[in-house]
Amino acid sequence: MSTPASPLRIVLVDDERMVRSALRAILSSEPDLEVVGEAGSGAEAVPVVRELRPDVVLMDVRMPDVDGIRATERILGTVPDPPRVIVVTTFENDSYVYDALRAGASGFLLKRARAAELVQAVRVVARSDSLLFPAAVRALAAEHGAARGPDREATARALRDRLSEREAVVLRLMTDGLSNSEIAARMAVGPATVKTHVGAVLTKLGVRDRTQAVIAAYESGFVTPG
Amino acid sequence: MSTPASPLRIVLVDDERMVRSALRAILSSEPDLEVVGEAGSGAEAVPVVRELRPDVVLMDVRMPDVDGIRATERILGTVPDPPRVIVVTTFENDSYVYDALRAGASGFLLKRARAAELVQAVRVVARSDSLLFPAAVRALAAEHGAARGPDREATARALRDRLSEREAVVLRLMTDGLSNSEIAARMAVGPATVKTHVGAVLTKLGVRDRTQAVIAAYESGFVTPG
DNA sequence: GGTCTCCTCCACCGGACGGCGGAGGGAGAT
DNA sequence: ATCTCCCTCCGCCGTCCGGTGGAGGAGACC
Repeated sequence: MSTPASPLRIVLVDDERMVRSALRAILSSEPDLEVVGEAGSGAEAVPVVRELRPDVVLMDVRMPDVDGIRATERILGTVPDPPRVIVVTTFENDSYVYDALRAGASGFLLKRARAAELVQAVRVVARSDSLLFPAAVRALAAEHGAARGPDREATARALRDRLSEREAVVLRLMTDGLSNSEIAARMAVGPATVKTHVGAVLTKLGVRDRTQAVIAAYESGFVTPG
Repeated sequence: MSTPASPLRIVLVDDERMVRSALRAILSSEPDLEVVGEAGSGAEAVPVVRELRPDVVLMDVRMPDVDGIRATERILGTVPDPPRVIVVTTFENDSYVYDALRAGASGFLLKRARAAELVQAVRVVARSDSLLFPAAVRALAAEHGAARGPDREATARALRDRLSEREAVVLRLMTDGLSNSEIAARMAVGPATVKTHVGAVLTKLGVRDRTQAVIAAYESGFVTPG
């Protein structure tokens, strides 16, 4: 028997009508996704979500009145059985990432993301309790060197939430496919210690398991193939 | 795989006697494996193999006189009904990998591999015609487009043993960080089915767990970051 | 001194994972 | 017609993993 699968209900929150239209166009082309509502501001978003009870909310960060972060907080704090929230932003060097995570967002996307990525992100967030993505990933990328922009604030935030030295080592060994006990042997510490570090890495990256952590490491440039 | 049949006949080729001893010790502890001969150089390997007709040859790369690559070429080119050759090396990211594949090797192993891995690798290569890690990986890369390498022979072999359609789908979903149950939901099949496919993927890639499979997918170009 | 983070480790627990063997059905090849 | 491969699913079982809630020490900062 195949899954009946009622479509995923989505609400769009963005102050620009054109952006909403674009998102709607992309999402509506997928049979398993349905845009059930829109809001043009953060303030408007809360009641809309409370009424429509979507599965996923695509939330712009930058909005007049209540911004996306605060709107996310309110939704997650006040709506019973709240939806997953994916925070959408325009710029790459955006310090909102951490705020979004702290507010409880399940994911983070750039507006320039390709349609397929967007669709996939919605599905992943909705059906699983996961989502990785450019979350702390950005911190890793920044730390990993290369173009370190000015953006001091973001860097400071990144520092606060970034991995400690040992945690970074652990992540690196995870990307070699090692198990906890193997990592312990390699680092000459107890397995319990490795477990602690792994747990910290997962939390800071906002991911569920080591596999997702490795994915995040690749996606962030923390490690590169070849 | 059904019949226990006669043990797998193995020949070891390495210029260091201690290495051969170690390998022999590991392999001999398995009832279904039998080391029938050894060679201390690439030149010596060819006649030994021709005479003993093993099922699998464990071939060191780095050897005086004829190196492991050339020895592999000669064996596969001159011995009728040739054995599978697993090339063994000390270092990771060794450029020998591709040379080995081009020469027709069926697998590639690091000397630091654990005993269980070694044993499994021999069995996999001998019985299931599957290529080990870097090779299968290479098949994926080739299939995924970007097939830049010439080495047609290796590709042909790889294609023969590549992942089935559904297995490829499963691997792709694994690289999205999904759990088995999530994959099952997405593919509209039972969790047991996904487990089967995942198991097949792990075997064919010659890896231990899903994290390593994801790493292999990235390293092969089966998926690309960003 | 008090507070902070980091590193090290522990016990407990539930769930996910992976190995094992088996089974049935369908499609294509020989 | 037989064989082989693929896809689907089942149960059992041991291990690993990740979460929770600790604890103690070292160093930094205030």
